[in-house]
Amino acid sequence: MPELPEAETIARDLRRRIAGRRIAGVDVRHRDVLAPGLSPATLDAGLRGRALTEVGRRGKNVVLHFGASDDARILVVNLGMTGRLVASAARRAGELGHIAVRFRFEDGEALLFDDVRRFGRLDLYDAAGWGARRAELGLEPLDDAFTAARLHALTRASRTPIRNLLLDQRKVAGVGNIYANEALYRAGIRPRRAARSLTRAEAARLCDALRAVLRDAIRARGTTLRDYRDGGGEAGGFEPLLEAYGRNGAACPRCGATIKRVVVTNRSAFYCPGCQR
DNA sequence: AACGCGCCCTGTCCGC
DNA sequence: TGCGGACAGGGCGCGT
Repeated sequence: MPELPEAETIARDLRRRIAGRRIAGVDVRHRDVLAPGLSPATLDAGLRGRALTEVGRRGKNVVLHFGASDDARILVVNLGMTGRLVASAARRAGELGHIAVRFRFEDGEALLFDDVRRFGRLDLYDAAGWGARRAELGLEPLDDAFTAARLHALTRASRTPIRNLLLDQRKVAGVGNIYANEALYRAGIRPRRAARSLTRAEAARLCDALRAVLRDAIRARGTTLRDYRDGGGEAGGFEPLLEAYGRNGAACPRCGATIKRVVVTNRSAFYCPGCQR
């Protein structure tokens, strides 16, 4: 669920709904969602009195900037598998059943972090710390710097299955299992192919397919299989548009062959044996 | 040192 | 109806 398109949708929603508000306090109900070394007291002290100045995204992370840029605190939210970030005024906020952290604003609004499985992580940085951390993440697939040549350079250097390379956040940031499989489907490449076996032309097709599927998913406000919700607590609309992920046994929309599910390094992969090589 | 594996945790579904 | 096992979108630490 929460991959690049979902994080992007949430960031846009929160920018519109709660940007500009000032934090009155932070209540931590499940401290295991805080990064190691981040205490509830440190989180509260770092954000209290600061205003939410900007909401962005890096990879799958929603990035909330608080306070003036020369002395900012940066809250970085990785949603894990089941994390949600929902404004409390949202119509469906009452449906949240596993709120782990509540960020209260001075005007009575709040931002809720809800996470059934608690695989999500919240971390707090200053500008320098976040600069170092964000540099460890790989290329942004929707940036101009993500080109066929750059992707081909990455694939040539790796023996791992191409599906796994796409999941490596240090190489390409923001792609998870759903969109990795969808991009490979669109590009006509099997998930188990060794990354280094991709031709220049295949890398170019994969580059285009990845950008296209991520853009399409953002337009549809993300994929909800079960848990994902946007910043207003609503489900995304891309699930019916998935062509390969989760569709084993169904007919390939392109060639009519039967979509297969295989396990690649302990995680499901889906492909069409008829039109993926 | 790139890569695969096991684990973190809860909920749901499926087969018996 | 109950129960055990498999499985789920992610990421980290570890061993090789």
